[in-house]
Amino acid sequence: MYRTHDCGSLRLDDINQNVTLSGWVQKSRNKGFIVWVDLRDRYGITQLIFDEKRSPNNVFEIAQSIGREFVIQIKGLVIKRESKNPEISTGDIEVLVNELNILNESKTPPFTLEDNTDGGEELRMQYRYLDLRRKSVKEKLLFRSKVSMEIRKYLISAGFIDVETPYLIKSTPEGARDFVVPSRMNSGQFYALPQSPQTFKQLLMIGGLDKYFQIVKCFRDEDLRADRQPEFTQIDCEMAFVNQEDVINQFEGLTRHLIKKLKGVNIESFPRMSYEEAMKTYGNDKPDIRFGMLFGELNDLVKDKGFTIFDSEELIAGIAVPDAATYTRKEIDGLIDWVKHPQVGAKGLVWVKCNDDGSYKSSVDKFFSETQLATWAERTGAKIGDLILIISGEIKTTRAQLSALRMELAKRMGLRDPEVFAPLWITDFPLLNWDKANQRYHAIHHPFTAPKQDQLDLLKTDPGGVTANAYDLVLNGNEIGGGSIRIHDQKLQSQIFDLLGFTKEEAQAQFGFLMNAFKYGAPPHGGIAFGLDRLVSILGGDETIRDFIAFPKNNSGRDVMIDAPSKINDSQLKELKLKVGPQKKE
RNA sequence: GGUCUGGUAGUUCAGUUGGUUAGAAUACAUGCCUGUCACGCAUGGGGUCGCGGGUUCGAGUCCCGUCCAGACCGCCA
Repeated sequence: MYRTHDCGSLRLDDINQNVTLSGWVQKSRNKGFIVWVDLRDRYGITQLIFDEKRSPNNVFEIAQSIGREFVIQIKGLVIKRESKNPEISTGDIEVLVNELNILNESKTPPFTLEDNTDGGEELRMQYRYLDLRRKSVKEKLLFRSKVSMEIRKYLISAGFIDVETPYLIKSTPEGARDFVVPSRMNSGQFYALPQSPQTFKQLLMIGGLDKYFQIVKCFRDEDLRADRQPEFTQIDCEMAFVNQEDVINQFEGLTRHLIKKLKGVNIESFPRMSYEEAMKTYGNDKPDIRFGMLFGELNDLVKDKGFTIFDSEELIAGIAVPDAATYTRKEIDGLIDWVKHPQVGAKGLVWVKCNDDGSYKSSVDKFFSETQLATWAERTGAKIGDLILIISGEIKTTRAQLSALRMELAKRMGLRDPEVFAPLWITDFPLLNWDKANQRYHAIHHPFTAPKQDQLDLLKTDPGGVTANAYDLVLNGNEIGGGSIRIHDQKLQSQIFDLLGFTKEEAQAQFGFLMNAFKYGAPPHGGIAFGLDRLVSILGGDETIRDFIAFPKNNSGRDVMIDAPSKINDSQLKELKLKVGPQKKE
């Protein structure tokens, strides 16, 4: 038997017991007459004591030589510590060792396996199996396991059934780039890995399964971000005979349950906001509503007052930065430089200080009176002591820039408290947007999303103005879920494909199986998909998802531990009847 | 495809205006230490300054190119 107890379980009650423990050597402290060893496993740390007088001679000698991360097994007596350590759960006791068995030696790890490791990101990923031994990383995976168990429990008890859908499917040109897999038995042909099980879950509804869920890997061959991996996990759900309200209620329930169960925070009901309102007041379709600084649009207040920059722009909008009127010239210049840097790309910032004495001081005093500035303060909700920052330009870019500034300021001012949870639903997304570059419409959500029932006529006259039965769940400025009511009528689906620029033949070739299924009594249905990695990381107080994934990929989509992707050999290529073209030189 | 930041000891970093033998902390090794728990003290080993080229009497430092990493923009129906 390797152990009678784990390394986190022994207490004062266990004193005088003979125990067997196994684990890794976290650290040894050699005091000459005594060697202490911190023995670690998943459950905790127990201090071992090797004593010159009380331990057998050979055991004491070997104890001097064991290094970090050796795997050892010991037998010994649980004794009370002379000086206790209140920091750890086993801090009242230690185990006086009388048998020591080195199960495996270890090279010195390339970084320290402490809570605050000295290891950098890349090194930790290269030796991820060592990194996982660290408490902070291990706890993130334990947390993920808990979240995923709560989700299963909740959905199963709500009547959902877990169905697996295939990973080797068909490539489609819509949406993200597909990862493709060559088929050996069908040479020259390729499977694609699913970007989501979208069409399959719709087919499950047509199959009469009524309520489906799956915690499932999805794949998108697009560039990565701190919150984006090429393979990621979705909580994929679909329900038959539901409208938008039914889906929202069901999954608001799930989200509320998770926040309550895992964070102990009770959220009564989630606010809702239309896409249009979100864009107007936050410049963004995933607003972080934990803090204010809502946009005030100033067009009617600033036009035709002789300030030509404002006169010529499409949108003039500002935010009130709380208690920032005291910013120095240098600090404001710093903000101006920040909005001008290429990733934000604003041309500049107009600022107004709302001074303590009720006066206003601005960068455009030459053009506007204090009375006029006061109306700006009212519009942006600025109070005495606030600083109004204004950006102008084209509507879309101005909103994006002001939103970036708002988020940056919130970050600098510590307003993005990870222990506060502010979910909200964004509804009434447009169905389509016009893609100038390709001169065609694009589905904003996906091509299976149903337009609002009362807008079917508008599809013919003004497709760009049609609102969709689509909704996103936003948590703390992150899109954690999105879904829609789907089209279940073959004629409507074919009309949408037509609008998206598919020929009849293309639509048939790519989605014929779905349109055909619609002809056999497809029920009304809809659903939602959550990004599990994001959900877990936000609940865990972090916006970087990598540490919540056991083996993540780096910025360039590489697994630096196993060194993937990599070349395949010539015989593999030959079997697949593939030729690889010229590569960039190495 | 692009922007920005970084690459110096096993590791995390400092390195001023271009100027002597490139430093610190930590890790590691050795010794000492009668209760440690970030143990302490002493000693020691450890460097292709990412790579290639250029400027210069002289380059870790300046310039050009390139590779790698991270954040972001585009992209992510």
